[in-house]
Amino acid sequence: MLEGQYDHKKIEPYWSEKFAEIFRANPDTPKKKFCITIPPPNITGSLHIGHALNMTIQDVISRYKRMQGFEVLWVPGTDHAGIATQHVVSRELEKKGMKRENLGREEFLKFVDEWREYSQKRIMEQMKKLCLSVDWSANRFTLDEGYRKAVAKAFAELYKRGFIYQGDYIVNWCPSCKTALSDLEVEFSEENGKLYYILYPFEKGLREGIYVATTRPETLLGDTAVAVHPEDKRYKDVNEVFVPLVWRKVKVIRDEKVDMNFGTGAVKITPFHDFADFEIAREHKLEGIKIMNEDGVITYGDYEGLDRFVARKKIVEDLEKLGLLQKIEDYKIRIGKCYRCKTIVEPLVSKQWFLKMKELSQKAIEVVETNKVKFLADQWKNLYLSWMRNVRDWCISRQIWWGHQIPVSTCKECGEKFLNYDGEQEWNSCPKCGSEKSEREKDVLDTWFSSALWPFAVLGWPEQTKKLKAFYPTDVLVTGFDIIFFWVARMIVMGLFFTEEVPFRKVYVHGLIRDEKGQKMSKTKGNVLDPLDLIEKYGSDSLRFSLCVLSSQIKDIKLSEKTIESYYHFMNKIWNAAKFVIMNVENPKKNFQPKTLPQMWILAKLSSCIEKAKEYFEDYKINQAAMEIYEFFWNDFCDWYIEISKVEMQDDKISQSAKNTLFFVLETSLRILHPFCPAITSHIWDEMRGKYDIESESEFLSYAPFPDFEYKEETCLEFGEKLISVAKEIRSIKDEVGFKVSDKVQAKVLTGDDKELKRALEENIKWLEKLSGANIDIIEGEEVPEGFIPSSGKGVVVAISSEGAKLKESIQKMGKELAETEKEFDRVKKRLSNTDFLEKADTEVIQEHKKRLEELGIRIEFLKKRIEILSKFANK
RNA sequence: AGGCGGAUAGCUCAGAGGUAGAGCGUUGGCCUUACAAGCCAAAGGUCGAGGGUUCGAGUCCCUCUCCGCCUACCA
Repeated sequence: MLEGQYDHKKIEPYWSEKFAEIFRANPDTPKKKFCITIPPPNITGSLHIGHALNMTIQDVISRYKRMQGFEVLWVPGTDHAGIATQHVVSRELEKKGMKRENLGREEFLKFVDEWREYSQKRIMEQMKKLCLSVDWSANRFTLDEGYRKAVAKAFAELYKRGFIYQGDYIVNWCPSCKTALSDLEVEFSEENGKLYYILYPFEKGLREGIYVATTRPETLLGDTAVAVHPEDKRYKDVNEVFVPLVWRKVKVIRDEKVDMNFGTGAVKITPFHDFADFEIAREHKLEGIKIMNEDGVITYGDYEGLDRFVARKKIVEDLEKLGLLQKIEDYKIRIGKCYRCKTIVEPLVSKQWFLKMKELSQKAIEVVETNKVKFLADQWKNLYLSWMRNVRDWCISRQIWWGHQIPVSTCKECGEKFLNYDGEQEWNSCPKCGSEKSEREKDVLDTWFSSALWPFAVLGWPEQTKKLKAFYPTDVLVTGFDIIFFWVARMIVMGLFFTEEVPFRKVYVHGLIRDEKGQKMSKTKGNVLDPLDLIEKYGSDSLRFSLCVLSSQIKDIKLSEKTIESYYHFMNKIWNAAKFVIMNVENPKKNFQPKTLPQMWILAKLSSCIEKAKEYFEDYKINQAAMEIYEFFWNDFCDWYIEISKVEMQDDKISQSAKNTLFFVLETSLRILHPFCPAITSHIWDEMRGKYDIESESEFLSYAPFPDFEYKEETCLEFGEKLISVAKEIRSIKDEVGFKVSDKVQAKVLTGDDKELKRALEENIKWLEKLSGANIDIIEGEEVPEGFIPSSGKGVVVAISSEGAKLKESIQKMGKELAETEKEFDRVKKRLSNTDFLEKADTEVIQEHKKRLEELGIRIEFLKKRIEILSKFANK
């Protein structure tokens, strides 16, 4: 017996704990396998609403597949998030007055590990509250023991086969985090800057030369050339100029990349502090000069020791003094900032480790082109491909402490670099000279290097575990589009390289969650919706259902609390419908035959709901599946069948079959609803198992089969709808002429010469009268009896006694409808007299139009009549 | 600058060659014994603009406008 009102707080704590225990995938079962690996959340903070969406989608898919009979493994886990975590922990320590640098690597990592434990615990608690069906025994971390082996193995393989190299290269450098960043870790924004026009004279002291425009004047310290376009006539005869202030004589080179129309058409070249210049310098074999250190402090000439921005000011001043500064213009510049600490990134040449991507990416492009990895929705495929086709080498080293240390040592004796760990064995001695004295690389690997191994590493790779054999390749990856490059692409590359299989067959890409105005949620704006607050307030079932309905593979999601509240109402509806059924049904029979039209109708509706829901699930259209069941449950089951059943249960002959129907529809609905709102459905199902004899292999709804009930009765659907429309018509005309719902009126239902309709009406008269609040006479023919007002509906004609009626609406409205209907009639008629249409359109379509024309004709006659009757009535 | 996406009821969105849909909101009426977190009824739309294909276009094609996102070495 369900007690009292729906209260998620009484249900969810129990089920969230239960769900954490009962999902343990068995690789040995003969069942078909289904596997999802979670995009592991960072251990930097708590989960936000985007995580809730991401995880809910995965859970709905997992639960559906599980109920479809698959052995489902959904692997949870967390990501160590190198830079981000190091940053967060450093800040925490600073609050306590401690500095990372003073602690030293080992001590610092102890603190990080404490943080990790704390954070993982918190994330796990949050995930539990979402009622997810993950297998917690499979929980992984990108820096756990097994993962260390996997990463070392991966690095060693790539290294041995020549895909990893170390080199001096220009990278994005964060002077605050003091590490290299990959292209993807830099956020660009348009900002107000200046464009400085500086004279590079032909001779020191001379006021003649080339004007060069730059946004970063301080870099002139490292200039080793000036470039102009080969066809730029202005500079045809200029071959050398002096870099001002440092008075270095540099060549004027010709390069087609220079835009003649921008600025002065001449570009200064600073190979070691600018990406484009680095490229040009390579092609022209120019030297570079490093003028800045890793703190962003100038290390060159008179400006040594000055911060880069202080130096800029000073240099501009000095140029001005010398009259070498022509002008300064306001200019919009693209500024790159560290995605983590927002410090302005400095392009800097340094020694880094790189992964060669070109060759590795070939297969990864192929599998997506041929849909071996299929993106949902399709358009993300293009985004992926365009990035992959222009992929650049990936800088995989990071100058931080928290992460997978690069397993390479350098021999102190002979300088040989060698692998010191391949996932199985460790070495100290130099393979070349045998010396035991070597130094380990200090750098760690980019976090995404380890994340790229996720789908197979979490299943035990490089060991050929049972799990790996049973569940790999995984089935679907669910993620936001913002990490298609960061993560998805790299997983595909690594998966193909190490396992020779795609890591997943489908990539479900969902949008980002925004606030109700469409703005990005951020703590500073104060518009964040915290999933835990929402769960506290509305329950995880309501939150989950909302996220499912709103989920879209294309658009971002605008979420407001109102939406969640409305689905809380739906949970309440489920609760109350269940309460009603359990209250009224004692001994439901299985394999029963429906006895009445409404029973057959609701079963046919249920059957069609199941069919559609399944289709949507198979296409991963979760929002539509959710809407389908929502509409069935509320509009068909609650609004109609439950109401009808109240009448049916009073008739001994059909009472039992009504109860059977109520029970069956509720129990089946719970199964369809379960993937979306597992807690409330599990709770109710449990209650039902206590009271009734439910056949199920499992004690949990989560493992009960998804319904495959089929009941296709077109006639029942048709007549069911017809009778319902009769009830609606009577309600409608009652309201229109001022009767209350509870007023019992006299009504006539006109059946024309439709014998079947007449019989159906007769058989269902009791509930029709109850639900419409009328005494109904069924009469043949089409003539509205004297003293009765016809309703305005388009189906079966119904009319109610005019006694006591007060006409509320004006008949103008009907005139408007009449005019519109006549217009529509003409349109259809015209189309039907069009020979092209008759020749080219499908016969079915033509038939439909003919039928429609007939109906419109009848409608017009009816409306005219109705206006006539109502005018008479109104004039009284 | 290029690429992608969006534009449908007051709001949020679904749909997609053959009669414009839902939820929320609004208005009016109901405490009808599962549910007032509810029930009943109603109002509300030349489907962004223009052109084309078609017997027929929210739906397919082209152009444009506005909005969003992504990519790019214009210093």
